[in-house]
Amino acid sequence: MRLWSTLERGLVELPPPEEKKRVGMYVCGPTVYDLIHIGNARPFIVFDALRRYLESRGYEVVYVQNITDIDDKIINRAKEEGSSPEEIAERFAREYLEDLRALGVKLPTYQPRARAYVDKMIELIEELVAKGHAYVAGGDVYFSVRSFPDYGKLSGKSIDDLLAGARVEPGEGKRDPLDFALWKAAKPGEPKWPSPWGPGRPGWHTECVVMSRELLGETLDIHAGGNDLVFPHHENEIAQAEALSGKPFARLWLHNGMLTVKGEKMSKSLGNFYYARDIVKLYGTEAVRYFYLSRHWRKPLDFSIEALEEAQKAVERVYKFLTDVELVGGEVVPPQEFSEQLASLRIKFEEELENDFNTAGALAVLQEMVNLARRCEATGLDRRALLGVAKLIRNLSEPLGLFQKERVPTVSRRTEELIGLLVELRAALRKERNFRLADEIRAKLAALGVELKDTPQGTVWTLR
RNA sequence: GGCGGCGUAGCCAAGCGGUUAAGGCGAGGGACUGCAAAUCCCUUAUUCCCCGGUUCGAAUCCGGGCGCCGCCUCCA
Repeated sequence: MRLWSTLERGLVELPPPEEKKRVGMYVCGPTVYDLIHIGNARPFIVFDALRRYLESRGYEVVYVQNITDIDDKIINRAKEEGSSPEEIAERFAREYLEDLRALGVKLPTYQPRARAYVDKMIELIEELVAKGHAYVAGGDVYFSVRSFPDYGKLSGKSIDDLLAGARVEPGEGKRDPLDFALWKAAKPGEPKWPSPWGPGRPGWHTECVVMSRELLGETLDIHAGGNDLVFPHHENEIAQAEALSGKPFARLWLHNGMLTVKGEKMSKSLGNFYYARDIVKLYGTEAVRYFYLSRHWRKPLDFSIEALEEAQKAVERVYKFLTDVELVGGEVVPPQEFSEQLASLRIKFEEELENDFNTAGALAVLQEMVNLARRCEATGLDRRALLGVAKLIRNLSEPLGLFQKERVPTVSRRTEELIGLLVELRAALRKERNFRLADEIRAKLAALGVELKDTPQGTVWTLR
């Protein structure tokens, strides 16, 4: 499998599972100061799908996603609400897990929280100081970017360019304006931990380094997140991790494109956001997932009501096919020509995902499978011969978190008989050409969520 | 200003040197139907923002424009 890595600015081959079975994957998680918005959800869904695809290919993925529970925004929110930072973090961490469930995301192998790793962070900072990559200024500790010659390699920036851009204010005690805080001395009323430099708290860029090292080792196979994290966050992580280990921090750097609204990045500060849970409630988990996966993960994706509705219809189309086919019992072996066409689509599907995880292309192939089946059915192929297509579609889309719902109507035996009775009654009315009453029955059943379809084989009904 | 990305039909969107330029939504016409619904068939990009170049061959590579976006400050 080939994936586009930010560091190489090109496709990088992932060693096949036969060669390297275990994959350590780290995806930047949320800061728990508020509910996540639908833009935050993009990497969670995309990289969840990637993880599950890798697992389906035979990899053993250790998937780590941090929860940032030490942060200015949490402190501010606590002040606003007259609550404590711990309470805010705890509450929104819980809400976050709720949202992951709603988004159909498989739970990460580990979800480390920064608070649990402060000791380890202090150790790491001490090491950086000892090696001359960091220095103490007052109660703060800064990383010295000049001490790390590769600084800027991920984002393609040079220290001098960054300085030339010069909106960088030299901070108090910083030797170089670009140096970043590893440890911040506590201000009154802020959460604090004891340290060799006095009470304070760790800077944001350190937690991912420490937690990923603890759980996945010095070199990650995959490090992923939104492309707004490339600089400075991931750049600063590389500086810390590689200054210490001398080894590459991650083999592959994956950065998803932003979710936009009318072309502008969705963000809390612009106010152009929707909470993820509200959108899921409105359109359903699978429409949301389909929406994300129908656009290549690195490209920007524009959010709109129309786009969600479209995704919903596309999902519905596949489900309609699945239920149509699965309602008929008994599998029949399809003609060879059909099987061959299906097999070539299957290969195409796999090629799409192998090639930079092109889920958009892969979903199109799924739709093509539906088209192929429908077309053959219309030209006389036994519907029972299509059961294999339904199975294949369900199978292939499992890693994507799509098309796994069983849509077998769950009604009681008695309800089934009652509906059957009405259908019979209506058939009799139609025979007498009493269409007014027949249509009324159909309309009233539809209002109750029972849809009737008159096919050449008779009337069938489905529940909505 | 520096770095990165994007511009393909009415809309969304694949495409990574040779394909009839995927797929979805929408629209129009037809088949089926008592009418619907569903489904199927046909039509909807001779052309990929513009201009040059490389090549037997370019949406795809190179150069130059134009337009949009992201990062350079917390941000998925």
